[in-house]
Amino acid sequence: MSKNERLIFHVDVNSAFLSWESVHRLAADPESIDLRTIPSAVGGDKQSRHGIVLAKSTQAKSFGIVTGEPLTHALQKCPSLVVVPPNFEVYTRYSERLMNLLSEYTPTLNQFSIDEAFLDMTDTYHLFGAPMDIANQIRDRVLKELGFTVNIGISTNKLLAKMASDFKKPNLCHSLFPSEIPEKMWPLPVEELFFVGKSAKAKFGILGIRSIYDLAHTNVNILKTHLGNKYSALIHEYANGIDEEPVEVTDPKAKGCGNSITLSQDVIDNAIAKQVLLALSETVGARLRSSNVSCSCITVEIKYTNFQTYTHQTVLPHQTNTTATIYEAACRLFDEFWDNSPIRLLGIRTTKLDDTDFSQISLFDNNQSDKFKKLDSAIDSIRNKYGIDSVKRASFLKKG
DNA sequence: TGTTGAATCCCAC
DNA sequence: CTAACGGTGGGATTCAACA
Repeated sequence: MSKNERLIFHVDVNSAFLSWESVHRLAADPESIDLRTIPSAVGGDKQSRHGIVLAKSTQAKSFGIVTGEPLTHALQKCPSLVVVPPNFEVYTRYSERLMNLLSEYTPTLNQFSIDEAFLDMTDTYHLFGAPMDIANQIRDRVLKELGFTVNIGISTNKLLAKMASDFKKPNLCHSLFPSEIPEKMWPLPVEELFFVGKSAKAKFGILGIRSIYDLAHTNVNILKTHLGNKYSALIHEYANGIDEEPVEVTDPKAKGCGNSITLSQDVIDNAIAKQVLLALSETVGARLRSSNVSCSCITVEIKYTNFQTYTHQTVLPHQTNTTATIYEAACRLFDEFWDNSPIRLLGIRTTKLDDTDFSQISLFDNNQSDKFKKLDSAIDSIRNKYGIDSVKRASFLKKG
């Protein structure tokens, strides 16, 4: 490794939710069947039929089932598919155990999602051995100590490490050093490059760009005629394996906080919609308050039955994190732009977050909202004591 | 000319 | 029936309004 090069690992849990669900169930009942050995999936709410596949077993994958597809679709492909509901609290625990294990290898660790992490091993790898040996050691330890498999990608930056962890699965470690790019990365279809989605793939197709090689060897200015300026520059660098972003140990402050829900039945009644907005306001408000932040912008989202989505937003005169204030703004926005047709999804999102300024709030809030704040505090404490779902509005319980 | 806001689009997990 | 489907969050883009 030359002196300025970094050593970056990307660790990715194979079929995370399904693996964790299996380990969890086997721990509770050693006689139960290992979901990983049958066609199975972790999926959303079976009852309302609104779920999608969140994770699938290898056997389910052999039926052509892919993550993100509707459960009904997956069941058509494989009628015997065993579908289990997700258990996020359990997954969070396994995630924490994994991160704790990984943190033994470097202090420079960043959790990218519930089941992925980047490790900057530059300053610590010499304590443990050669890069590939360390990765295999981590992989073995995770399986032996925690019971599930991971893939680990090894390279000199985050992009290449992440691409490498996506190579052959499961339970494998791969390197993708810059010298290996022509052989290991450029032949791949362009949509396998991180940050190339459906839309970019289509535009690349127009330009005759099919592989990552094609993209890497296309003039950036050509890209900029069909895609955004910043995006073109970024994706061209990615295709050439360039990524200077450091592994950040501390995450940046949250920029927004929202809550949305696909309703178990389409809503056509204004009063019902308002009750849903109240429940959403309550969730968002509680989360803002627990983070000691307030918002200055509120957005309401409506998805109609044809899946067309619209948003409407407003900037508040003063920052707030009280349920009642969020709710009132959301109602006003909703009434301003709802076209009275059946609603599939409702959402509220708060942005322009800032540390709650108590002096400002006490200056501008009147006695009435003071009562609401007390109500919020009471609800919050119950949530904390009994769990977030213990307090629900009547409409929320009645729904469905 | 440059900034802000609003609505939409795109991406990831 | 062109179609069966989540929740959350970050960021870019486009256009209008405004200074």
